[in-house]
Amino acid sequence: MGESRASQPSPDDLLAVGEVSERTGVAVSALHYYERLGLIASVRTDGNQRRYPRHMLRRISLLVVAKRIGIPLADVKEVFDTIPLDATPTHQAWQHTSRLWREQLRERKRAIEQLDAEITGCIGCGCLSMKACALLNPGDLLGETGQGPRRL
Amino acid sequence: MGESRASQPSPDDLLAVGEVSERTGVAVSALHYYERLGLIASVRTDGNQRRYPRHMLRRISLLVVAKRIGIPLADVKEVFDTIPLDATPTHQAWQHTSRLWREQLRERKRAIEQLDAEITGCIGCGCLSMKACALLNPGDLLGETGQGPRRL
DNA sequence: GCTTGACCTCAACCATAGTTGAGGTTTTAG
DNA sequence: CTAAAACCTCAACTATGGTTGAGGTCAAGC
Repeated sequence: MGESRASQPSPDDLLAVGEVSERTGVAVSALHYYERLGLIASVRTDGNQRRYPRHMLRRISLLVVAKRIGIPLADVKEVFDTIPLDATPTHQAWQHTSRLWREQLRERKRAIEQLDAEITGCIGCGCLSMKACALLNPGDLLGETGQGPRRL
Repeated sequence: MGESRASQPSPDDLLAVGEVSERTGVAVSALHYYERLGLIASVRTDGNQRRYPRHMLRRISLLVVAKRIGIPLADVKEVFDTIPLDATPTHQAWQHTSRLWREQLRERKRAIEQLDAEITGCIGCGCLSMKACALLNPGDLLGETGQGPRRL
């Protein structure tokens, strides 16, 4: 089961939703969801079934990449809204987008590296005394009025 | 407003919820939420108001750090469950936990780096043709039956 | 001793990212 | 022609991580 139609090429080079699901690894329910959000689109048969042109696979793959990066769907939509739904995005457009996403990815990496440095410092210093620890005192704390933890 | 009680040290070295909120930067509603989840605890006054011993600030700060790393609260709870609620965690316990979390952080970093490499390669190669692109073809795809995108 | 800000509980709601199920229709294979 | 697989819509539900509001209480200062 699950193969009868999905595994053979549709006429007219249009793909049924199950076929798209198999090829992209995205659940059918998610494809429906993305369509409701306007991230992807399909044409319909006379019987109201979805058919996807092949270039939609590209769009969906891009979406999956964005998700891997941690880009929220709303942000993906903003980018996708600048790319016509009815065609493959141009190389230029994809370059622009991929550079943008890569920048976001690198920001996330920088944030992680900073946290790593902080936590590593913390492991070394025995920060639990909550003295001058960057990790436990992100900038603002250290209760000015306290008879609190001895401040050195 | 917001200062009358919160800005002065409570008697008996116990902190009211508003004071804890100010010092940790965590919203009062979130503190209530964390308490419902069993992540933190408080003693109550005769009038049923929460009072926090100072060491609870430490627990909350740890929680905030974990959130920054992206650790789900359920995972934080698992760790916290091994640390007595009624005392400062030992240096040992914190070392163990922080090393664990650091490992998770580094895993996330590795994933990001791989994606970065993939997306960078993709920018260079003009992957939109969906040929042999690692980014657009994560391992499994490339529709075996297709008269699909020309496969070189 | 009373006012006012801080606090309480509980239920409902928000966003994100979907999944699940009911009830019904379409398409394809035999 | 018919059975089965795949599809359809719509509403409700899941999980995570909280916030908001209603309705009422507590505690500190004047």
